[in-house]
Amino acid sequence: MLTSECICTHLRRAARGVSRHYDEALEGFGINVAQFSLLRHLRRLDQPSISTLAEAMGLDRSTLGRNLRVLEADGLVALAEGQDLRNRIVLLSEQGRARLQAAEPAWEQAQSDLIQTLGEGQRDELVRLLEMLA
Amino acid sequence: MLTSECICTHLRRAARGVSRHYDEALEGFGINVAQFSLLRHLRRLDQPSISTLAEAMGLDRSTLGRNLRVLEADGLVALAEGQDLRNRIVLLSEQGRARLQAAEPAWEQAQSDLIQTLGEGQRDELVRLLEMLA
DNA sequence: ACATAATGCGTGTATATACCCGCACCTGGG
DNA sequence: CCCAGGTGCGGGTATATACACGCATTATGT
Repeated sequence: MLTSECICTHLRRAARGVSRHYDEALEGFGINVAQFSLLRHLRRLDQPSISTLAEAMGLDRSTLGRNLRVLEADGLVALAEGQDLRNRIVLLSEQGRARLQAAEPAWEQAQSDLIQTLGEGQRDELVRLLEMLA
Repeated sequence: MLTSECICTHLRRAARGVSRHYDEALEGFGINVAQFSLLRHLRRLDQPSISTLAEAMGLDRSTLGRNLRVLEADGLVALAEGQDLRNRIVLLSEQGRARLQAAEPAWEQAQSDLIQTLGEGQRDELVRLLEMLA
């Protein structure tokens, strides 16, 4: 019976383990998978505000703000003022873009490992199910 | 194409969101879903050492040690010395057992919400896929 | 028995994450 | 014009998480 198993516990555990796998692959590039993900979101979005980016990533605003500081200190992102004096705009720096590109093959390898474990069909199925929960 | 989507990012995001859902349900019981999970593991296992429990939960040993301190300060778990002077044994206190029992209906509700979203078939499928990754 | 290896843990350090609170700043209604 | 409410953000605090390192203890090989 799966009834007594906590779905959340399974999710958290898998997230930890898979994150370790990706982090290992990204070792030597100076970013972990959370930062990799942030940079990818940033490359895809057009100069989002902190709140917009946080919303896009499903992160709390204050969490994203703190995560950004680490990348800012490393020169990978920059924060500029928006037209509104309240909000700030997040920018992917050239270094950030370069770092992301450099790390992408390693990410691809980690992703391939996982797909090899799951098979493409189950990979698609997993992503579909995860999207239902987001 | 799903090829360009990061499985790990999806996993982490879903874990965050679902954790928030469970945490919300557990509000008022003084434990979050990570702690709930720890207490459940502890109830299931027989006086594990820190390493054994960490292994069972797929957590780093040092992480579990720190998580235990929070619960210990709240009187929900206790740490005793094992026969080996190196290792320590983790015990679920009576308060811990009671707290767990008290929180279980709320957990059940959160779990039910999720199953209603997924359906039982997809719930089983999700858990099966997550176990492949652990 | 002794030296070496393995085991179990704690600490230091760093990042990730969330919630609450408060401070600016904008926006509408009057 | 001004004031109430909404918006965007940072800081405080707490927990979760991992890795590297070191210390004490136990096990092992000769």
